[in-house]
Amino acid sequence: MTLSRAERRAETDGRILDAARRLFAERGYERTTIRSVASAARVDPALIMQRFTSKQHLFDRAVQPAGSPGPAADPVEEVLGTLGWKLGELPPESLAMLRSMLTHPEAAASARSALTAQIGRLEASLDGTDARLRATLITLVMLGVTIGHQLLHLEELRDTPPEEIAGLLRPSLQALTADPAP
Amino acid sequence: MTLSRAERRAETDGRILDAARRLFAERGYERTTIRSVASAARVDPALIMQRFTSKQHLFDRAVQPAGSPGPAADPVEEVLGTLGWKLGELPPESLAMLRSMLTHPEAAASARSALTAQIGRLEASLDGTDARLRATLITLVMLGVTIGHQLLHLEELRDTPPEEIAGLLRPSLQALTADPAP
DNA sequence: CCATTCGCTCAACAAGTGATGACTCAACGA
DNA sequence: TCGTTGAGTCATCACTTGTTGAGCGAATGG
Repeated sequence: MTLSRAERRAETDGRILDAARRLFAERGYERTTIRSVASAARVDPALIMQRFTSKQHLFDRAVQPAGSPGPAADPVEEVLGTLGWKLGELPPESLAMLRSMLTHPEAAASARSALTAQIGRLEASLDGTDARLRATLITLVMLGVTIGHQLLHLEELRDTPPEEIAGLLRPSLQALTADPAP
Repeated sequence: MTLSRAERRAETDGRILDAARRLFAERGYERTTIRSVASAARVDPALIMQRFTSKQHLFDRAVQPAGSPGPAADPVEEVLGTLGWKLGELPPESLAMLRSMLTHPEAAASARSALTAQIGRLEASLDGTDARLRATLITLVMLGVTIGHQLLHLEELRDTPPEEIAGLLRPSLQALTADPAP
C-alpha cells in the first residue's frame, strides 16, 4: 500500500490540523507552540510553517467550522438542542475558538462574529420588544453554561446528564423568549 | 515633602500592582510581560521580581480580591445587584482573573474556587430539588452575561443600561430560583 | 530511465521572555 | 557622624519562541 504524493500530503495536513485543534482547544493560542503541534503530529516544525505560512494561519484553518447549522424551528428547543450537543461533544474547532477568545484578539473577533451570527439567527425567530437584546442574552446564557461545563470543567455539571440541565434551563430560556411587553 | 522609605515602598508597590491589574485584565496572563508592567509603573523590571519573586506571584497578588461580599438577602436580587455592579465597573482584579481563566491554569483554579464559593452562597438560599445545580446555572448565566459585556464587549450590551438587562434577566433567574418539583 | 518536482527534515537565526547578581545611592539609626 | 540597611537600577544569562533557507530523497511523468 504505497501512498501517492497527494494522499500523503492530505493525510499529514489532516494530522497537523487535528493536533492543532486538540492543543488549541486544550491550552489556548499562546500556550500552544508550533513545536508542540509538530511533535503531536509526528512532523517537523518547519513543515507546519511551509504548509500554513504562520501560526496565526494555522489557527484560522484549525478553527474554521466544518459545516454550517441548518435553519431553526422553535428557538428554545433549537438552542437547547445546541446545548445537548454542546454538552456532549462540542467540536474541537469551537472549543479552540472559545478557549482563546478572551486572550487572543483574532480569536475574540472570530468569537464575536460567531456569536453575532447566532444572535441574528435567534432574533429572527423572536417577537416583541427588545428582540435583539433578548436574543443576545439567550446566547450568553448558553455561552456561560458551555464555558462552565466544557472549559472550566465545573464538577457540578461534570456528572449531570445534558437532559437534566436542559430541563432546568428550559423555563429560564422561555422567559427570555416571551415578549416582555405584550 | 520628602518621602520616607516605607512610604516610597508602599507607593511603588501600589503602582506596580495597579499596572499589573490593568494589564492582566486587558491582555491576560501570557500576553502581559514583566517588562510591560514595569514600564507602565515607571519602574525597572528587576524590581518587580525582587518584590514579588515571580510573575505568578505578582499575578496572585494582583488578582487577590479586596473585600469579601456581605451576606445575601433575596438570591435573585442579590445576583442582579451583582450584575448591576458588574455591568457598571467590575473591579480590575476580577477582570484580570476572568480574562485569564480559560488559558492560564492557576487563574482557572482561582476562578473555579470563586465560582464555587458563589454557588455555595446561592445554594444556601435556595429550596427544593437540585438546589446546587440550579445555583450553578444561575452563576453561569451571570458569568456568560458578564463575559459578553465586560470581556467580549458585545455592542448589543455596550449601550444598554444595566437596569434594562437586569429587568429582562429577572424572570429568567426567577425560573431557576423556583423549585422545579414542588 | 532520467530529469524534475515536491514532501519533508535539519540546522540555525533574531527577537523576546522570565529571572539573577553585582552595583549605586539615599534614608536610617546608634 | 558614620556604618548599615534597603529601595531601585544595570547588564546579562539561559531559554523558548516563531520563522527561514538549504538540502535530502522518494514519487512523478515524459
